[in-house]
Amino acid sequence: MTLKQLRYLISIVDCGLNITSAAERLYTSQPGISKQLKQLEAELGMQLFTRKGKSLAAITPAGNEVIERARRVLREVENITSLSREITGEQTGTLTIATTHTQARYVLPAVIQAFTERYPKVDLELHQGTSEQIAELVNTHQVDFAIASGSRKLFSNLKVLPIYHWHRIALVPKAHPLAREKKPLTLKTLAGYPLVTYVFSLTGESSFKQAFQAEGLDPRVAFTARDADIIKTYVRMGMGVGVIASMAFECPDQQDLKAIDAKGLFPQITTWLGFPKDMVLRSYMVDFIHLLAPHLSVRTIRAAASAETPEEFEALVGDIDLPVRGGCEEDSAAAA
Amino acid sequence: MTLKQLRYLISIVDCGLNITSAAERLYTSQPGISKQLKQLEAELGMQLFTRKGKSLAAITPAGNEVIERARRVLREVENITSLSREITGEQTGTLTIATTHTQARYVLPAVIQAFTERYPKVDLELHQGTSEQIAELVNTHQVDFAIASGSRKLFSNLKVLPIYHWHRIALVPKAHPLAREKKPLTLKTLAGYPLVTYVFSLTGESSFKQAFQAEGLDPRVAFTARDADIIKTYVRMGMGVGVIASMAFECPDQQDLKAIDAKGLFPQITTWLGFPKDMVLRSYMVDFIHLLAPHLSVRTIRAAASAETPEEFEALVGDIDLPVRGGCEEDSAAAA
DNA sequence: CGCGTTTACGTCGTTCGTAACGATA
DNA sequence: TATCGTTACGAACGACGTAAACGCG
Repeated sequence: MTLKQLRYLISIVDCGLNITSAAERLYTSQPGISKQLKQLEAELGMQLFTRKGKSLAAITPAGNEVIERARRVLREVENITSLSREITGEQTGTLTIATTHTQARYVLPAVIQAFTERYPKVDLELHQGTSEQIAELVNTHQVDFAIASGSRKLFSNLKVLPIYHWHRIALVPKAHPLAREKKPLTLKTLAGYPLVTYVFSLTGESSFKQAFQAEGLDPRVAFTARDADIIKTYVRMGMGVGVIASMAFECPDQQDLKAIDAKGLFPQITTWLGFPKDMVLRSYMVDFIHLLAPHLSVRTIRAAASAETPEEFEALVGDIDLPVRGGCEEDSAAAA
Repeated sequence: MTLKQLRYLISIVDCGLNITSAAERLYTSQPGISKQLKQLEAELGMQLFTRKGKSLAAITPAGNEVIERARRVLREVENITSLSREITGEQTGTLTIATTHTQARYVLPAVIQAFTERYPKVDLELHQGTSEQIAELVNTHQVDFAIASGSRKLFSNLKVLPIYHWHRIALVPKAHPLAREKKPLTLKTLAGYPLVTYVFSLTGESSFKQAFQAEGLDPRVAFTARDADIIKTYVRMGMGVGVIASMAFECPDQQDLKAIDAKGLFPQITTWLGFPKDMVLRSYMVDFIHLLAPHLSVRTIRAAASAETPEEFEALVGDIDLPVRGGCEEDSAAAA
């Protein structure tokens, strides 16, 4: 068994059992891949794939086990090369992040701009998806970082650092009656209008419904969308009152929209960053986290990353005061 | 980087940085090892060892990191070959167990006899040591199974199956006054004699002292030993009352010794078996556990081994009724 | 002078890519 | 017939082992 064989195996799997494209991806010849696969199967004394004629049809159950282990092997080999690059001071490598639309659109741009200036040689890759997709990506080590909000259950294998708190805001056109309302917003008032918010099964969706149900209210959700941009568009069209994340309200939105703080109405939500337990944290990765969460010192991040037990980890990050993020603070912006 | 290079690296480390003996252990030439090590260091761009003249003097800090990762790589490669052997139905391999004297001497012999009959081609290796040594061995994956009693804290990374309960017995020569005592034994009575028991910092030692302290007693411990055989010898010499594990009293001992149940006086102790979370459990390993702990069905063991979360694991093994093991039950033996 | 490592060198096995062939839809 | 995998073959590289040199205690 050689690392090459394992690499070829994984590449075949990742190319959908197509040996030819695996060969292309690896910049080598197709017969070479075929041969190595055969040798691996011969050495293990078992079929890793079922054949249909000459083509690979499916992965055998045993094959799946082997593939899973092979991925771990390659991951650790990756870790070794990461280590060596780190120690020799090379600031090259990749940083792959899976996150939600809200983070990618409203929070990360500033961070990423600063990061790419500091580390021009690091390749940055951004994946966007639902919590489930993000969990899948990071749990299978296809990405380095997951940045998301709400339920940590999907990410129980990871080391998770808290980044900031946010809350919800209600969004109405400037001409809307709520925009002139002086009294603080209540859930009951909100339930009197059709609502436009994030699709359920996304971050924090359950707390949205639960807040209303706790007061015996059953609001009409006129429309749901994956991201705040779409919600804003429909709010502008008068479809209803938007309920979005505080970070998603930006200064230009003030021209025709008004954001109404809904901080007390729904539970506060934490955005966190997670990464696999055994991943080697390159220094640029630590810096990325620090850029995203300045309240976490580089030293704290390093210490948390090398913590062995959950208790040790909690002691480091458990009682850090998190900043609360809103997008464009209307009052302060108006005062300026 | 190749698997060969990593294997050579680990072998060098395990041979105390002696390349020549590493070569012998690997049945290859010494210059070959040297060359591969150089290549690895060149590829990683760093020194893994500090040199003293031409010899290797010490492992660099970075080298330690690499070595740790390399071990993981090789471990997973081992797992792949284990899998393949398992699937092709070969009943060959090794089973390495680290345990205490009590288990090795009084519990395992019967199990191992049955096991070697069933699996003559499996190489069995038994390591004996203190709890700390056992923890070290299994945590560094130098052994497959740890079998021990008492504190699980040292073994928090492992999957741990409960095997049986045991308790302590007091041991006196037949001529001793306690041997004729009709009333049940008390701690106070016990504290009236010099005691002979296991050395402290061994399994269950703290609960021994604590039991006396809870009643404000401070017994004189005349002598401590690593194992029950030695304790028996000194009990026979009249050095004091022995306090040993219930399994350690065997029928032949009845000729000149009397065992007095001390079940209520000290807390009950559980013996358990632990193995690394990510280890491939060969079927002979499962059978071994079943032989040792017949109350755990093969199915239960398999399910527990593949449990992903601690909760899932606990649900399987949490509320199983464990047998209580004594060695030679005097009463029943006398009746027979 | 012995122990251990490195250097030098010849041999052998393996891998790799090209090219031709075979099977499948 | 197009796509995909296998077989065949020659060239090149790399690993291995022997033998000799080097450094250190």
